Amino acid sequence: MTGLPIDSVLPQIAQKLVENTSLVLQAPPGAGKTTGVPLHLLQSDWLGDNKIIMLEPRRLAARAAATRMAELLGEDLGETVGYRIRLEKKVSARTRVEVVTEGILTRMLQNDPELSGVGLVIFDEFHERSLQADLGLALCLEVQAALRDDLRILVMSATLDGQAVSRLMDDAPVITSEGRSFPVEIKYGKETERRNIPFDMADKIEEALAEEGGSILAFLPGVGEIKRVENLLLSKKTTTDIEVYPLYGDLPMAKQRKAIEPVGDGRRKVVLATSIAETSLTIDGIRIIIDCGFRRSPRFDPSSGLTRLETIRVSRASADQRAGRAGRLEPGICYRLWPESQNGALALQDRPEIQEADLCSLVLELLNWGATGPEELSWCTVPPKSSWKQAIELLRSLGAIDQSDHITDHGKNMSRLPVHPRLAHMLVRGREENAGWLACLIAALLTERDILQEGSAKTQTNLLVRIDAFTSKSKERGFKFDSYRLKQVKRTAEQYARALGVRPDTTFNTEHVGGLASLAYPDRIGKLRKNAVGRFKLSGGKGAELDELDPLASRPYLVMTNIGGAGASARVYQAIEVSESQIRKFHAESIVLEDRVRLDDLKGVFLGEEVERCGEVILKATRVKEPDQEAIKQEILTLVRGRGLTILEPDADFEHLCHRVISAGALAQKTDWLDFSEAGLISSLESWLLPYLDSVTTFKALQALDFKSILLSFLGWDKRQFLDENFPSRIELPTGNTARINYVDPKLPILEVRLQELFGLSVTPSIFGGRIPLRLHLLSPARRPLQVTSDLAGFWANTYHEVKKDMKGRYPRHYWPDDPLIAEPTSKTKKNMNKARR
DNA sequence: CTCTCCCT
Repeated sequence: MTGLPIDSVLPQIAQKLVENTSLVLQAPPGAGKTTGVPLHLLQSDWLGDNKIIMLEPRRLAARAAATRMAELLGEDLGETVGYRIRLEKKVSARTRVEVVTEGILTRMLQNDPELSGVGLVIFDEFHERSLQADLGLALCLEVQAALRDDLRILVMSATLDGQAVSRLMDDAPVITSEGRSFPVEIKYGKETERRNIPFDMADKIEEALAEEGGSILAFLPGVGEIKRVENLLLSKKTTTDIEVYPLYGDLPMAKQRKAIEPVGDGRRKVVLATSIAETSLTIDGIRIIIDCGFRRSPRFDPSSGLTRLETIRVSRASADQRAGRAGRLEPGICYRLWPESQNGALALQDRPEIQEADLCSLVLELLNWGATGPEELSWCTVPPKSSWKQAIELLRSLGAIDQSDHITDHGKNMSRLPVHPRLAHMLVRGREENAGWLACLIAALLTERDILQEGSAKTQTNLLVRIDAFTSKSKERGFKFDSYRLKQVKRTAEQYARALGVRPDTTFNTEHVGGLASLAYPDRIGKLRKNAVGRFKLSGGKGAELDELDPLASRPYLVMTNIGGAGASARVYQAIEVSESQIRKFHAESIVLEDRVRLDDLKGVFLGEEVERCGEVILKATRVKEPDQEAIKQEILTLVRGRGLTILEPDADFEHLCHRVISAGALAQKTDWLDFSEAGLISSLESWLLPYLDSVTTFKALQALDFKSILLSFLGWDKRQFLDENFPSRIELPTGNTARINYVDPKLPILEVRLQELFGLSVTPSIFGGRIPLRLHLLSPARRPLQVTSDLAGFWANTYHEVKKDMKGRYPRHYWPDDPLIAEPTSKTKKNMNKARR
């Protein structure tokens, strides 16, 4: 272990930790910190008989770090150095350095908040800012402050954000180390306009193959782009003697392995990868990196409770990490598809996961820990309020917390299981229903990667097909499963079964799958909409859609086990049929019976119904003869709130009045005014609309109401008086005609008028006692726009003479006087003007 | 037009 950059700072690290219980180490890749630091600190006096725990963000990294350290000591794994990751551990009573994945630490803390026997916790790769690492650090700081003032915490980070972490840890000292890697030459794209990622990437790969020797690793955002680049490369003549390998997480294991292995007989390799190759995998023999500059990233939307994927720009840190992959063994080269001038537009760091992710598990962990809110702990980044609130609501609906947000016994049972709280709820309830093993299988299938192989059925959304892989039925159907993943799912299910205390079972009843899944997703029970194949209304209130040709698309009830997408209607990626009786059985306490009124869209009549519903899903509706008028009135308000004022089909007068009132409020700067914007009127529906609904029983009658008059009386006499005097609806023109003032722009009332009608008028027409001049849109006799001005006198003096020349040619029968100020205003032709005089 | 990790 000689000659690593970290060696020169190791004594300093050890010495600082004698007096300080917290320390930050900044060391770039190649410094040797992951193996050097724990082994060196093992000799510290303060450690005594206690252990060192080191956190790694990935299982692969944990196993590798432990293996290297054991090698350096000349020992086997599990002696002085061991590791613990999910489903696998190599530790013994002698073990002094335990490398664990981040989630394991949370588990350790929940079991023993004092972390007995642990002297030092090291957070490796903290710059990645995973949710688990942020949570782990917050909890460790709490332990240090409240229970264990001798516990030492060392945060190791590759990038220069150490100061922020240091402040969080009571201004802990920061030690910086050099790194070591081979130089990587960066080549930027040209400033010229680019087309799209796949085209640009294929061109750049061709260019790099011609310019440079060695194999290429190209970073693309996702599977779609990878497939397109692959096709483009195959169609190019210059790229025939290379091997192209896609590489992404959903690729079957065998194919992933092929992409990572070296190619034989000196052929060149082009690997098209997602960000999986940024940290998780190392590919043999790469000299050239090509970075498209984008990645796909999950983003949790607390309002829908869904996570959707976004294609976003990479951060500077991530681009540097990608480039660094070219300089692992020899000097390398990195082509970036963006011009250097755009570097400033990239964020320095990626947003920490805690800001982007579903916080349900984290919140349950903290409530179980005894915290009642996020403010009770010290965070690197405070969890967003909206995600916290959504998590609390979901946990309440799963019965994990009570009405006062305290964890229940059920919640405690849930938090012991190593799964998302949704699935934990399903497991615990499944066990109560004697379907524990089936619940474990479902949870494992929903947690691990899809076992169904691509191509065996183009888009197979049915969860039951996956369940059948574990029964004798699988052979009959001809679906192909990835055997590695199948094994993985089985191991995971067995882990859950151990944690739950149930036995694997071969005789489970697959009819219960839908019901069990509905426990995990009580907000995603979907009911098929009437006359709409593939479109479902979800119990949580949103909509969801399946391909019309999907066999599930016409089933009456589904549980959506995987949905994504934004907006009102989500895309269903995986679902399972559920029967009405299963919904009734598993959701008895949330099914309500109520009287309500519904608008029959076809007949336009309000009908009374007695309704049995589970969330927003109607299980049963029975007609009631005489609907209650109060209920009709409330239903009308609900309709308008949901669909907006447009369902009232308001006429132009109504809209004009609204604009006029808004404009008057803005221009006269009234403080005691009424809000006539759509949002404002919707929030005051009770005041202005409700009093007129006493005899409305049909939709037609509703639309026939005179909304303009209704709004005028809502406005009241004083305000209406002020409005008419200062912001009139129409204005009189010199001809004696009147013209409507356009108030659409609240700050700028407009008068559209034919130029000739203003002859003789020297002052710009105005409102509000002359304080607001109207913006004039002057029109030709055929009402074509000629000129826009707020200064009529200036127009007559200057522009008019040019306009006149043009107009005389085009409208010879009209009157175009040389001096418009003394001319007679008119809306007519010359002939008709004379007629009128006689 | 589905990223990628992770949980006694």
